[in-house]
Amino acid sequence: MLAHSVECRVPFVRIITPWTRMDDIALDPIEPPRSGTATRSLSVTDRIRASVLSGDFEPGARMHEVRLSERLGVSRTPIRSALQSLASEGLLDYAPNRGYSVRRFRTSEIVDAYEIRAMLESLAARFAAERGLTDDERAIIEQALEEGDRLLARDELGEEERIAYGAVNFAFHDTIHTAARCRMLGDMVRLCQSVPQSSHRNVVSFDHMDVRRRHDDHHRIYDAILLCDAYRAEMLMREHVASVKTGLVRALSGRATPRRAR
Amino acid sequence: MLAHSVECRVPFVRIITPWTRMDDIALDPIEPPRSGTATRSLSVTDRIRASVLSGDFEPGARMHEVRLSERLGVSRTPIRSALQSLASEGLLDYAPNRGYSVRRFRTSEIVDAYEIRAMLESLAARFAAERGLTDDERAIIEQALEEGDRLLARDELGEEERIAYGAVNFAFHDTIHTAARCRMLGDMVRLCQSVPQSSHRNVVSFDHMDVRRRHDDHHRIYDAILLCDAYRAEMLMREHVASVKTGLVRALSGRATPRRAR
DNA sequence: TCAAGGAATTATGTATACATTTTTTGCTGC
DNA sequence: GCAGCAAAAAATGTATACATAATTCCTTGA
Repeated sequence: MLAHSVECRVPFVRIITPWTRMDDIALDPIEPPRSGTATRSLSVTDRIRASVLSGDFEPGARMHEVRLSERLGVSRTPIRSALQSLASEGLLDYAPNRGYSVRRFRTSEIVDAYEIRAMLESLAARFAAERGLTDDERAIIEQALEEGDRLLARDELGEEERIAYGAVNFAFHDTIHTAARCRMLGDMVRLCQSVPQSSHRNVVSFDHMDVRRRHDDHHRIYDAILLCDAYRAEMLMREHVASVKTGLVRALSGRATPRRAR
Repeated sequence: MLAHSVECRVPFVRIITPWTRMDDIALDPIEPPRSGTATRSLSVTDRIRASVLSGDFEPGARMHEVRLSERLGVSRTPIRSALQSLASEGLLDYAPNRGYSVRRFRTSEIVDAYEIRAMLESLAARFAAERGLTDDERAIIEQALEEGDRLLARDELGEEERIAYGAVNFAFHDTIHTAARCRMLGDMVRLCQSVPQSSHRNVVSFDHMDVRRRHDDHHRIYDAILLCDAYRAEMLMREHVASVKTGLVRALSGRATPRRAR
């Protein structure tokens, strides 16, 4: 009854640890085999990724290929492909002949991910300042800034408006990643963001003052980029992302955002 | 006779571009089916990666699954697995139903990779300074520094000694990545390094003065880490890696390293 | 001659059978 | 009861056959 597993990545190192039992109650509806939607492998990848990110699986749980293939109603082939993709995204661990398991993310790893993002996004901001924005990119960012101003004008945000501001925030950052003209950078930022939702996405500060301050950061960052002030764009973005990390750490340690004049 | 392909990544965007014909003369000896060596998929992955990195395939060349499986003497299954791995490493492009092709790296992308590495490795140095080194790590770095001192004592380096110094250099950086205690960071640095060898690995400055200077950087970085001077460790490492980029750019633009007193 | 369309070919995507390894089970002996 | 071992079970790895999509090639028409 005592099973074993190895914590392992692609260049594998063997450290024996016990498997966490997979509550395979994690039910996923079957995959409609309708055509036109790219490949089954990609659909299955998205499905399993969403499932893992939303915390349907226990960290350390083994991803049995046959069970998943039964649940999703496809053969093992697309399942294996999907699991491999998710492992290379860092969401799963893989050990040769032992299969895939849900990666266990320590809180410190989630915090570190923000630290890495701060470095990467600050570089993206610098590149954007150095390389300039297209008209389209300027338009998108300006619209995002205006929309944000509008949303944050009121004193409090409802659920719907928070979602709307999330979209605004995404558009701002995403456009800068695009403007950096560097595929590798974009890929890596994406890696930083694909970290299990369990603890932080819900936790991250929605304190109204914090949101307003971060939106003001956006304005300054955009100004710096427009003026080709690469140094300032970099520093502002680094601080901007790092502040999210600080908010996260504070939330995790159970302390509320301290009140202060703004 | 006019074939087409799509430049594409995993979240795919379709931009039609012509295939480059694959000179499938790129001969790879077959795969010995001996057991014990992990899985065939992993062996094949290493084989194809090495082949691509060493420039055996034309950029843009299509990676035909059947031809590769014939060349390597395995079925399509491990080939597909390997190609998927290499695509997620960024070495290949993938388009659904169109297959894999060798990614075309612009010079600017290779230069940018150094810029990214500078950010990531500087963060690693900071983490190492903040989090401290184990006795083993200190020992490895100190040995690397001594060995480097010894090798660089003479006025010129032979082929063998350059390889030896390469190992020393690797040990230094690798140990710092380990000391950063951040798997995601290590993974990303590895991504930065897996960029085709074609132009730069051979080109990167082996000017003796440059090597000596970079080795001196190592000493200073180690000092900063030992003293837990996170800020200085970060800045020194950032400049250290950035200087390699500068050397690369200079080499690519055909200018020699300017002489100057040291 | 060239463009357009459609079969034929070829390639990739998926399912499945088999091989190999791992894990479990259960027996033996102490 | 438990350590140790062997057989059984189950999981992953690989090969192969078939399904489906993309590409090629050939025919047809202007």
